Amino acid sequence: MTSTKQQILALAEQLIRTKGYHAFSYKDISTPLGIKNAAIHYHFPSKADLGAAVIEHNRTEFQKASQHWGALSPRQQVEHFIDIYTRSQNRGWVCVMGALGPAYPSLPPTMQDQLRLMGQELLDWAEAVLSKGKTTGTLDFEGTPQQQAHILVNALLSSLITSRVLQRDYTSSVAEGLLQQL
Amino acid sequence: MTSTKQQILALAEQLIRTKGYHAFSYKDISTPLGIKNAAIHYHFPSKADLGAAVIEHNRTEFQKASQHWGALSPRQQVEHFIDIYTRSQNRGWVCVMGALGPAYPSLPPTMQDQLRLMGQELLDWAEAVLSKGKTTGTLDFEGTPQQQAHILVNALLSSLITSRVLQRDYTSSVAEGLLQQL
DNA sequence: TTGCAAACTTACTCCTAAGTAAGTACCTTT
DNA sequence: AAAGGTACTTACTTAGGAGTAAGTTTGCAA
Repeated sequence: MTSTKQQILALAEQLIRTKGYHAFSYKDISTPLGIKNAAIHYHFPSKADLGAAVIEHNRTEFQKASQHWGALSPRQQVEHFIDIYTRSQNRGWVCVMGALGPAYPSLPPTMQDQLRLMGQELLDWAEAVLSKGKTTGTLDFEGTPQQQAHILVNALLSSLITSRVLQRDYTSSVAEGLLQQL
Repeated sequence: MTSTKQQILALAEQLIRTKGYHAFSYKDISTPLGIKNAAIHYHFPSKADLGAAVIEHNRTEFQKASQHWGALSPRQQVEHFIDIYTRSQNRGWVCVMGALGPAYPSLPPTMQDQLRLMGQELLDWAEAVLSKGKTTGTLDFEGTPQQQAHILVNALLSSLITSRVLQRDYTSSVAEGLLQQL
């Protein structure tokens, strides 16, 4: 019993994360859902609104999920974080940052803002968890938590991209390597 | 005394690496160069041909450059490699893999083939150099040369993307961190 | 039952995109 | 001087994209 609006959002996310923002059209959404293009415009007046909503939805989903792990150990939280990417890998999707970041200058301003927020939130979260792990002694790694946060997020982002191009799963081994570093 | 064809190619590369393949049009090339759209079609019959030529050109440029470094020490070769990315960072460009990889499924087959070749060549080169450095003892790092090659290429690729989104230079610090690991 | 708002569809407009066919200017070769 | 190829321009077609205005159905509320 998912609403049309939710279905549009879910399909738009899939399309963005497989083909990219500029490569999908309203028809790619309306036809599979059995609706008309104008129905999409009813819920999301412009394509920019739809794109921004996809990012925002992704942000809140991550916020909910990470809040849910909040009580776990830093290592377990990192494992859950990595799991998001291995599940993406299994579906053949790249992450939202990876899908939209390269096209950043060609995105509508509202999407740029959302994307910047998302990137900041991911890095802040990673840094906080790694920092806590280091001070409490449950995690051990070289460099600052900030540096390690960049490594973590960036390695996962790009492993999804290279996996796609080279047509094999690099994410699993990257995930393994990352956890070994901690 | 650069030919029109070379100018088209250079501008197409810039556009792909700043806006992405699907976000630029022939007008973005013809207007700045003071030519007509049909002139582009004369040199590159279809947009797919142009896109594939950009990747191929980039591949041969890298082949020439890396051949040029061939006699240097592994560490120096890696430094030259990293320098490619820091120069991209300074121009606000992402790398070709980073620009096109996320949109891979939406690219024409000829471009997919070229991109896959490029990715393979980059990783093969990096693995070979790191491997030589490890066996000759001039480089020292954790894990296999293959694993480290993935880290090297992926970290640089994604640092260009996140730098773009978060609007600051992450590439320099990533480059520094990578060299320290070796 | 009448009224009204939500969630659409119908039927368009307008624009931009890639691509093409035919013509033109110029340069080189014979 | 004639012929032919290279490198374009002119003028067009065709397709597809986002977006909109006006109408339709359905369910709920007064």
